[in-house]
Amino acid sequence: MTGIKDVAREVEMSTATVSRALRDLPGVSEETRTRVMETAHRLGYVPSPGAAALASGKTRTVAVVVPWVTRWFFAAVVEGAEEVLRERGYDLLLYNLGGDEAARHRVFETSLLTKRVDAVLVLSLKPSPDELARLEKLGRPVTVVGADVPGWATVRIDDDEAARIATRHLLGLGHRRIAYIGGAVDGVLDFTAPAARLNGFHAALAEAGLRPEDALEADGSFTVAGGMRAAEELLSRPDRPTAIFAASDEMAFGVLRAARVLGLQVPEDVSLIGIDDHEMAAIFDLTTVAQPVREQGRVAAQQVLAALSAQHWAPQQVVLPTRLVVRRTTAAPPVSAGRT
Amino acid sequence: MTGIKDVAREVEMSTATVSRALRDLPGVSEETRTRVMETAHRLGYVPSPGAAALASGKTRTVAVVVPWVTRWFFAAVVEGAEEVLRERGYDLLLYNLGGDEAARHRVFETSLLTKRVDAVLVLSLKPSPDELARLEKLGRPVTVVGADVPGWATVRIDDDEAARIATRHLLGLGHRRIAYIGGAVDGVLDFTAPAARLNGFHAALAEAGLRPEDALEADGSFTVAGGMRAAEELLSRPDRPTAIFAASDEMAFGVLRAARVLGLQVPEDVSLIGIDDHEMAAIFDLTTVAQPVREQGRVAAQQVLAALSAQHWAPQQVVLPTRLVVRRTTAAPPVSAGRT
DNA sequence: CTGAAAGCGCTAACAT
DNA sequence: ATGTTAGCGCTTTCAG
Repeated sequence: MTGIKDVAREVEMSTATVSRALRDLPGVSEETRTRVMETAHRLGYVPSPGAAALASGKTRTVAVVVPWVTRWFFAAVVEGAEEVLRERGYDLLLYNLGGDEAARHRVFETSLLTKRVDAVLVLSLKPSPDELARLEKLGRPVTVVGADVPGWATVRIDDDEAARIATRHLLGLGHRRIAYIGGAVDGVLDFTAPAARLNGFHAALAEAGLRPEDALEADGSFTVAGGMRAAEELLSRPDRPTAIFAASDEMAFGVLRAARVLGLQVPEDVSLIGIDDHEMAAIFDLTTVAQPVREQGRVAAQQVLAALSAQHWAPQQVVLPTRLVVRRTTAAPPVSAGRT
Repeated sequence: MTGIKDVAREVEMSTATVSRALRDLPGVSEETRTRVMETAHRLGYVPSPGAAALASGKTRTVAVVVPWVTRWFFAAVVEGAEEVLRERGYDLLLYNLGGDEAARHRVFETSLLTKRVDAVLVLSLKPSPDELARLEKLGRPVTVVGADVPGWATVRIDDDEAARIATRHLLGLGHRRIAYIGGAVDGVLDFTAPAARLNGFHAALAEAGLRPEDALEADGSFTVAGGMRAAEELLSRPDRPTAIFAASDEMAFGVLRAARVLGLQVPEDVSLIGIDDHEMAAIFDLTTVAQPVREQGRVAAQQVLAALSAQHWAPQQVVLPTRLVVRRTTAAPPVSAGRT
C-alpha cells in the first residue's frame, strides 16, 4: 500500500511537508500542495488513520452507544449524529446493547475505554455512577441523548413537560378518566424518560384536581406489542378510560390495534395521544407530542465536536422543544361517559 | 494512560511477553500469564487498538454500509451483525447513506479505503462496477447482504421465489386480479431485490395463465407512506384488485391504512400480503413471507470473520430460506368479484 | 518460555 | 516554506 513516504519520495520532499500538504495545514506553498495532491492521487495513496491516530492522539471517531438500533427513535438519533459526524470527517463506531446487560458491561468496561474514540454519545440510558466515573476518567467529551444526567452534557426534550402537554390536551377536551401507558421506571437500562413522563402525567392530573389511579396505569415497555397488551387490559375494564396517553407513539400504535380488535372506535369511544411523532404517526392520524429526533442526534454530535475543538468545555444541557400535533385520535369524550 | 510498557516494568518482564500474555498467545507460562493479567488489571491497563492495528495490520473493525438505518430491515440486519462482531471482539463502523448519493461516493471513495477496517458489509445495495473494483483492490473480505451481486460473497433470500410464494398464496385463494406494489427497479442505490420480486410476481402470474397489467402495478418506494399512496390509487379504481401483494411489510402497513380510509375491509374486500415479517406484522395480523432478517446480518458477519481467519476465501453465496406466514389479511376474494 | 530490537505509517516539535 | 528527528504503543521476527 502506498503511504506518505512513497508520495514524499516521488515529489522529492520530506514526509513532513507531504503530511502538511495532505491535511491542508498552513505553511505549504500552493504549488507544492497541488503537486503533492496530484501525486498522492496518481499513486493511489491511501491514508492510515490508525497511524495518524497513534501519532496525533486523535482518532476522528466517536462511539455511539444505543440500547436498541431497531427502535425507530434510536435509529433516527443515530442517523442525525452520523450525518454531522460524516460531514466533519468523523467516523461512527456503533455499540448496540440490544437490551443486554452483559453487552452493556463489556462496552463500558472495555471497548469504550480502549482509546479508540475521541468522544462518546450515549443514547437514552443513564450510565451508572460506576460507568460515569469510567467515562469521566476517559477524559473525552461525552454527551447523553434523551436522558437527564445532572452534571453531564445532555441533549433531550423536557419529558415531564411533554407529558403535561399531552395530558392537558386530553383534559382540555373534557376527559377525566385518562389512562397512562408507560414503561419500567427503574429498568435495567436506566432510562430517565419513563419516570419523567409519568411524573408529568401526574402533575397535569393534579392541576385539574384529579388524582392518579393505579388501575389506569399500565406498562407497555415502550413497544408496539407492549402497548397493545396494556391497552387490551385497560380497555376491557368495565369502567374503561375515555382516553389513553401512551408515553411513546409505538405504544400508541399498539393501542390503536387493541382498540380495533376490541371493536372500539378511536376517537369516538376512546381518545389516544402519544409522544414522538414517529414516522408512522401521520399515517395513523395519531395525535402526538412531537419531538425533534434526528435533531437530537445532530445537536449531540455537534456538541461533542465543539468540545473537541475547545480546550475547555462546560457540559451543556440542551433541551429541545416539543410541539403538540393534533390529528384525529383525540376528541371530546363520549357523552355516555359524562359524569358531570 | 498506562500501557503495555508499564505493565512490563511492573512484572519485570519484556513487553513482548506481556503482549503475548495479554492476547492469550501460546508460549507463556501459566504463572506469568496470570501475573500479567492481574497486574494489567490492577494498573488499569487500557489497550490501544490503534497501535495494535498499526503493528499488526489488523484493525478488528468492520465497516457496515447501510442505505437507511431508520428502516427496520436495515436496523435489524445491523443488529444481527453487531451481535456476532461484538462477540468476537470486533467493532462496527457504521456508514449510513441516508439515500444520499454524495454520501455514497464519499464513503466508497475515501472512508472505506482508508485502511481502517478489516472487512466490509454492504447492505442491500449493489456497488457500481467502479466501486466494486475499489472494494476488490482493498483486498479485504466484502459481503453484500440482501442483493445479488454475481461473483461476490452475498447473504440474502431468494427474492424471486419469495414473490412467487406470496403471489401463489393469493392465486391459491382464488384471486385473479392481483395488484403489486413495489419500488424503483433502477433506483439510484441499485437494489436488486425490487426487480427480482417484480419478476417473481410476473412468473407466478404466468404459471396461472395470467398476464401482468400495468394498471395493477404501483410504486410504493418501500415505505409506509408510499405504500399508502399506491394503495389509495389502486383501490380507488372502478375495477379494483381483489388482492394486493406489497413487496415489503412496511408498504403493506400503508395499504392497510389506505383500505381503512377508503372504508374497505381486509381481507373481506381486499386481501393483502407482504414480505419481511416485520416486527409489527403480527400486530396487524398481516400475512407475509417471512425472511430471517437479523440472521442475515449474523451470517454475513460470520462470513467475513471466517474469511479473515482463512488464508484464501472463496466468495460464498448464502441464500436463506423464506416462509409463508398466513395470518388474517388474506382470504378468498369476495364472491361479487368472481369472474368464473 | 522469554527478551531484544526493529518497525507499522504517520505527526509534531524543533530546526533551518 | 521545508526538513530532521523523535516518537505514538504495540506486534513480531529472531535470538537465546
